[in-house]
Amino acid sequence: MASIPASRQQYILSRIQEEGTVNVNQLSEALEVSELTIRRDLDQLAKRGLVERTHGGASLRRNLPVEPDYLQKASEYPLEKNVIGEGVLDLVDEGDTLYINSGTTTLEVIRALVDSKKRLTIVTNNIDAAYVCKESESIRLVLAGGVYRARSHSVSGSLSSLVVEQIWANKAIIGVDGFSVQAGLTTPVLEEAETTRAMIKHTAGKVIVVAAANKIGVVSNYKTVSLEDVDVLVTDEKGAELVNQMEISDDLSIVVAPMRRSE
Amino acid sequence: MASIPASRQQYILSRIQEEGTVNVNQLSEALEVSELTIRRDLDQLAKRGLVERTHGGASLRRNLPVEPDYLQKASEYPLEKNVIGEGVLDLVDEGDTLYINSGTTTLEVIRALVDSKKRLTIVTNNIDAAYVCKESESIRLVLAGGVYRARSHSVSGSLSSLVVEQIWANKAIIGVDGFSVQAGLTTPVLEEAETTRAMIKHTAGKVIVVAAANKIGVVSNYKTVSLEDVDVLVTDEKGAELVNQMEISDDLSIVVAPMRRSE
DNA sequence: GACATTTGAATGTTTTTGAATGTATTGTGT
DNA sequence: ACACAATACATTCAAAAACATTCAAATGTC
Repeated sequence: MASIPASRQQYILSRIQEEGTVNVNQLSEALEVSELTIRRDLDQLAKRGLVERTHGGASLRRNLPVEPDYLQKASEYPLEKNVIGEGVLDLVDEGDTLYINSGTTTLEVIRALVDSKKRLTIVTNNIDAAYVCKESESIRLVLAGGVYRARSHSVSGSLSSLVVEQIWANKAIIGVDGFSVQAGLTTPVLEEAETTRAMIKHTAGKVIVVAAANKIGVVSNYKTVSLEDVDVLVTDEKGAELVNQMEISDDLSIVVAPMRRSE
Repeated sequence: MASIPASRQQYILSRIQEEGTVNVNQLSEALEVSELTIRRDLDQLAKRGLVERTHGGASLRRNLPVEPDYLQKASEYPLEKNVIGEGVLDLVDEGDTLYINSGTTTLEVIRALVDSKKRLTIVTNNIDAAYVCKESESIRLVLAGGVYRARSHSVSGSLSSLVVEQIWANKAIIGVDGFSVQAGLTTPVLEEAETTRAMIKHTAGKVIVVAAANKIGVVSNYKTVSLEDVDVLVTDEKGAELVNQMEISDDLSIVVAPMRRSE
């Protein structure tokens, strides 16, 4: 088996995606390196926020001690995000002014909205939105200002809130890192939470949360709002199963984006 | 096996596409060249952004969720603008807070500032700045908010001014489309003029205009400020000749960015 | 032939790796 | 509950591998 750190770690990540957990000595045998080397690989992956380290191995992240790498997150669960993006389309009407916060899932939502050709105003702190909307005739894009965070490709903080306070939207589409009954909506960055909160506060109509299954039941560091402030959750089929096991209010309606059979 | 750089690199790319990662000594054997040559190939591919270099080999570049279009035309570099960017370096000190408006010339300035590793705060309405500053540890980037204009990759208008009014910079670096004695600084977009004017108004120290020869003596549609409000003009050698023929105040100092011999 | 480009050898440096040691953590039996 | 073994871990250290850099030879180009 190939034996440079990059390919080993790639293999480990794929194993974890498949099986949920991995243990050190299996990997050590499979990759034909010492257990110590595997441990070091796992530690590095854990440091980047890609896996959760456990005694004897590693598993999929369930809590988020550090902000995961943006590029990595962007490549995770592309199908689910895409599906969720399309699932949001039915909830958005011609002429809407939408708050959309930052994150790779909401970027997919923006992409779907651009493709839908609906005439919309989008207000967001996601800088990548500028490139997604680049050639769109139908979208009027307003970017929030503020301090730029390269980790999340977004702006946030008090300056962003200042811009947000000038604008009232009639819907908000919110991506999260954690969605749980006890903790509500959570993200790993304080400033992002603040900006998202300001967006929700200045939304007259429905607050729509988009979250794939890997976010459901997860708790990150900073609370944005509680679930009471959320009107709709758009998720995938697995996510819906998880949500059904939770005790949530009847006021929160669940929209399941149907997983298309891929060829 | 084929042994000119181009075909080797093509082979390497195809291997990476297939396997996700490659390592140096496998390639060295397969292509029957020294490992050093392979490393050089990988470094070149990495420089073009086609692969991600790792210790021992290279891996598939995790693609950005969006591709800024100036990244795609990575090969061509406008030399004059680059020179002006470097010419500005001497005017900027460690710890400065800089207003920088939008435009391709000022983007080059930002690029030079990033490379200089000076510790700076940059406040700009140029969205591409986010990608230029991406991995910089030394730059703190503040983006103005507002309505996004795809044509100029920038935000402008009253929301931008609102952000600008919160911040006082000690220097402003201003790119223009027209620089003339009669008309002052002019740009083709009304909102850009307004934002630039707000930046200059909130600058405590020197206002530095950057303009290559093709902007000197030109008048565009909307006036930003008159030349009295400008402290320094950074231009190239041809630009300096043109300026010398104009009747300008002694208060305006001219800095000529020396045309370097390229390596 | 003069010139630039490409290549590989030689050097010293950094990163990675695995063995060795002792310390935590987990699991098992009583 | 406790002791005890087994396993996983942290830390240190030395060898190995990969690296950066410089330089000269080989190659291709005009």
